[in-house]
Amino acid sequence: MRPLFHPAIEDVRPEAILHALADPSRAAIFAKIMQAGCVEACSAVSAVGDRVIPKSSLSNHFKVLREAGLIRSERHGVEVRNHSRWMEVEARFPGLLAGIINAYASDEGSHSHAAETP
Amino acid sequence: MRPLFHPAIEDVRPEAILHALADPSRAAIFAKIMQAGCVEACSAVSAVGDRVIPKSSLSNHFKVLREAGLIRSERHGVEVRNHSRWMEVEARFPGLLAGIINAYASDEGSHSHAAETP
DNA sequence: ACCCATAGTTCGGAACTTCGGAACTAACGG
DNA sequence: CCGTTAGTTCCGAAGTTCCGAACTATGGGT
Repeated sequence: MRPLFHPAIEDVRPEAILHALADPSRAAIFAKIMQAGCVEACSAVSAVGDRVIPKSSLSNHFKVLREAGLIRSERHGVEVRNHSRWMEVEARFPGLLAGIINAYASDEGSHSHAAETP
Repeated sequence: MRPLFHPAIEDVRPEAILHALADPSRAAIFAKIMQAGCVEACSAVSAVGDRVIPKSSLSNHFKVLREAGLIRSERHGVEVRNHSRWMEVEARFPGLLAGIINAYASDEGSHSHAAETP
């Protein structure tokens, strides 16, 4: 099995980050990895919101996040642990991730999933 | 001709903004509109960098930016004037656009077109 | 040592998106 | 009215994404 390629932080491109986080599922996965003490196994994210994500799609989502430079994945026995690269990315593109994560967070609050004030 | 639909600022979604700006051409167009006194005709942007953009692609890029809520387009005689909606978007998603535009700006500086320090 | 279960990856085809040339429409000037 | 300029629409080719099925890798149990 191939040894999980990660770009150097200098090679990380803004368009790759935006493309990766333009998908709400991936943005939610990334937010979860950051909040969950910066480590998360792939299988810990089997659904986003109420939507179940198939394994193959999930594998691809992690790959996109990894190759965008947003997470670092290490095989640890049978599972893969994912660390956010927040600090590196923050040093290279200050304010970018905070702006994006806050935007999704404030958007989630603004339209509830069910009816809220009928 | 259809009267150019613009979403209300409450209906603007983060994923649409990220998707719109994940394309470097569109990000450059948007940055240009903001810097150019917040008004810019479509035809003023015939190329991005050294790459010529066909009219139909350009028309589509403006449509994507418009429908993401990033710009406001008004027909003015034979041409269309585009205003950035920076302030509205900033009020809804603070720091988002600044983070993105800065990321692209700092990325442009970091990799010179020719070799620089051999 | 072997097999099984678990965790993730790869393959491949259907559905969707993007790109761009050609043809089109709309407004204005002469 | 015709020509020009500015932008839109159409449509086919090329590319991307999604997800089920088949596959590989690792570790535990017996």
